[in-house]
Amino acid sequence: MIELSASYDHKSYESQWYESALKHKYFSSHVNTQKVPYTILMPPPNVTSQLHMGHGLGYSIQDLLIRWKRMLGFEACWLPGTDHAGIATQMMVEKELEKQGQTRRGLGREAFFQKLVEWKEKYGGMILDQFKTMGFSCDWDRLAYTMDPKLSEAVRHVFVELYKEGLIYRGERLVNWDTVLQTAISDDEVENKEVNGALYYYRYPIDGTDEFIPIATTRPETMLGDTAVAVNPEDERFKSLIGKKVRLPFVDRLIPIIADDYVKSEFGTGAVKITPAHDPNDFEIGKRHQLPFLNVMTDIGTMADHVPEPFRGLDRFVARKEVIKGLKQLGLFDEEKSYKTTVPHSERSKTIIEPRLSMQWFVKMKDLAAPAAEVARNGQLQFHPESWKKTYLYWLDNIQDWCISRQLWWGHRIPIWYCSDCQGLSTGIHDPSSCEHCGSTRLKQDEDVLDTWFSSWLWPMSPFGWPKEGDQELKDLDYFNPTDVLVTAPEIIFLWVARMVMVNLKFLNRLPFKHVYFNATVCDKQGRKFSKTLGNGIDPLEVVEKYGADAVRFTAISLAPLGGRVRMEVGDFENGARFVNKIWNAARMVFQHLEPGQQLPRLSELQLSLADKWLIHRLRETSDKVNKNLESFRVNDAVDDLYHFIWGSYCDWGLECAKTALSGESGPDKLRALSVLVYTFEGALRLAHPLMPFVTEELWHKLPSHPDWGMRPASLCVAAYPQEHSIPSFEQESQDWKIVQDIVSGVRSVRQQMGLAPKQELPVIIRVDQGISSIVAEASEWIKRLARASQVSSGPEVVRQGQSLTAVGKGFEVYLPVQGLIDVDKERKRLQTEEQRIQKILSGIVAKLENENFVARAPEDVLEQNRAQRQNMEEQLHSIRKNLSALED
RNA sequence: GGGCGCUUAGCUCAGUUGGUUAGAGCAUUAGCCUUACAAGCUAAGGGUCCACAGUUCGAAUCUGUGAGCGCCCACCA
Repeated sequence: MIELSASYDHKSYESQWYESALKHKYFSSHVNTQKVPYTILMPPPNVTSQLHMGHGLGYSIQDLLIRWKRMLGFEACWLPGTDHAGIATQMMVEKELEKQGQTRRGLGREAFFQKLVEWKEKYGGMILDQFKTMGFSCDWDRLAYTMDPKLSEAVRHVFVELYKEGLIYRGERLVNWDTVLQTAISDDEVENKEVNGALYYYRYPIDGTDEFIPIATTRPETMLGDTAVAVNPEDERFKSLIGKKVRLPFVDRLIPIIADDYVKSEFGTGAVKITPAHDPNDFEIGKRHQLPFLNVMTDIGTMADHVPEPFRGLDRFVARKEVIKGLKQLGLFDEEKSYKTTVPHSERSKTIIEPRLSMQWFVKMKDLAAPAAEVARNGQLQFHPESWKKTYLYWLDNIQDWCISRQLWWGHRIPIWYCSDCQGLSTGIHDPSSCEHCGSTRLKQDEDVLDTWFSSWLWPMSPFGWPKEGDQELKDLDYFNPTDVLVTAPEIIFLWVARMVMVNLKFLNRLPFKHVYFNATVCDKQGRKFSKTLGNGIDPLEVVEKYGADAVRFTAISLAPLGGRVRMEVGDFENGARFVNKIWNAARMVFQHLEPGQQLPRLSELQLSLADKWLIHRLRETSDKVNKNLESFRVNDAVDDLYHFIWGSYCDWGLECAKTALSGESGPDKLRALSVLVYTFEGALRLAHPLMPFVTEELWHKLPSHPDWGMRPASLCVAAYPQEHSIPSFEQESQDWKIVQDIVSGVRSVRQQMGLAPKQELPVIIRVDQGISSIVAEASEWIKRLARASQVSSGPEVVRQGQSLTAVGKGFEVYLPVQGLIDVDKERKRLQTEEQRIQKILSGIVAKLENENFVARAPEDVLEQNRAQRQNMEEQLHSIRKNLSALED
């Protein structure tokens, strides 16, 4: 026998097999024109992040796909890497500094940058090691990092090209200012949240009169920067006031009353204070009316120095209260109404965004977006689930320019130099030594860095060597890009996915990937997203430690439908562990009867039994389903198919049926059973390997090779994946076997319902239709074993004996003669219930078939189905009635 | 305000072009240590498929309306 421990201990095998795969370079990918490439880009996690369940799920799916394609003979490339994650990483290090009583400004730019590099060196590799414990088969030789020299060069290249084309420009715009991080952020990094705020009503005195104009606002503190009051031109209440001036309290400034269609008369008081430097709408109005732009706030969200006392230097929220207090003192304040409103918050620092006028760099998006929309419209780029296409298109069709400058120190510095002499701007792939306009050497580089996404959007290109130098051929790029599928979270469809499409189309004139798969959001049982602040997450490393990587991968994927969200809790992973254990024990069962390296006969040399053929056919069906489901990204369905084959078919029926043959002496029968079991088990291992690489690899090496699987490679991860056409088909036998299963289940059910002890063996008498008589006869040994019969007799002519329990199915009737053992009343009741159930179904069918419309309009196959069904039910009903009357004898 | 999606067993969800008696896993109940596995085996119970209306011979599935929930987008002070 082949030795196997009593239970699977993941710790003994996982790291060992992973190391072995790395040593043999099974995960490496090369340009190979003999093979078709299959490429997946790993969404690069933040370099300092820790593995969480979102990664656990998303990357397990990617590994499932990449391992599957690798086994199918594709040149599989899964490109791993990390993202420097400008804001996130800088925040972490700043927090760390804070603990030591330091600040980044105190440290200075260079020293701070150095700290970040050190931090990255120290913690940057952690998540990659965590990937290894999950068993992810990335091509580590291609490991990339967004701040690698080569990738940084690509960033530079793209910036310069787009700048020269006029697609990157600098401008003073109202941007989303994060007062905590003290940087601008893009629209896509802002989340709008509904808050319970207030709408404040007060008045401004109109100059030269004793009249007032009433105002309503949510942000009174910005009144210090008001440069107009606007009303609707059609508003009769205010028509006469247009053109007059109001005297702004506290600052004693005169500002005009203007008319603009934007103002809705019915909202608030119908008059709006206009603060062009602090509100997006006011900004637009300011531009339309050439109003002054007056910024009243500092970088950190306090009132600017030019603001009068007592407001100068106050935090913006304190200033709000003080302004209200001041207005009250002046008798200008009317009332405060509670008001629900949406307020922009920074995704990173969670602080309220201050719209703020400042000089920033932007990418013009319209021209880039149009082709990216087109490829989705014409179906070249496909989304799974497809509904995301609309979202994607909506964003592209309404795209705003992208603010790419960040007032941070961590990231790619903007490659723009300002000339101190002619004020001209210089740029270049290499740092310029002199001004490209006047030749002056007095150049100063822009202080800002680029948005992190400005490097991640190059992910499909730069890690494969783009841009090329000179005449160099970019073989890798042309071979692996376009990649096949991007598996990522829907949250970053705009931030990342759409932008990759744009830039890849722009510079390579082709798609970065053909399919985008959005994986489910991981939530707790209450449906709340896993988050650090809630602390409701499940640490994948903890569950891997406890249950093993295979179990975690299995569980995560089997729970996750396409898109949507998946609710999980720690206990769910026990299902995975149980499944892994089941496979292990199935192997033990088979291994008991095998010798290491044992030779087995080919299937074609054997007289296969009905059960053998059924099991082989089930493997064939399962292979087909799994491949199809994976092809259409229905990964959880593929996992489900696998689970049901292994557990429900292989173990529950295949192994149980084989026990008779296996328990006997060595001989042709036993050898036949073993050959079939080994063949199908190997099929199962191959099918399951992309999902559960470790347990399958371990068992596969122990399992004697089967001739029908051909020559074995050195590892299961490069063995051929089972496909429908490579497995023998036994369609008819498979159908036949289902009758045997029905008989067995029928007997078991009757026995249990009647409370017969499992140990009590009974004779089983089966009356079968002529057509299936030989099948049942062949199956009598299995029926005997599985239904715990003392003896089985079957045939079209057998007759009921005495008082029997009966089970009735399609084409058969089973009697269990249990004279004296049965409770006649109970059996009568059971049969009557059954009679009613069948009668009800039958009436339904009969009603249908008597409906002229149905008969006239239903297609022939449906009619045929119903007629057969009716006959079947009538026969069953007849049998039951016969048995009922016999009971009374 | 706009868009997308969801509502099926106690729970989490399948149900792919309308067509046998609507399924699975978990949970529950009952009986079993039957020689791989009690992390197991066998069986049972449990659903007016959110509501209403419509199309159809036939609707969980298609259409409309409504209710509840979720997500995304959006400049109403």
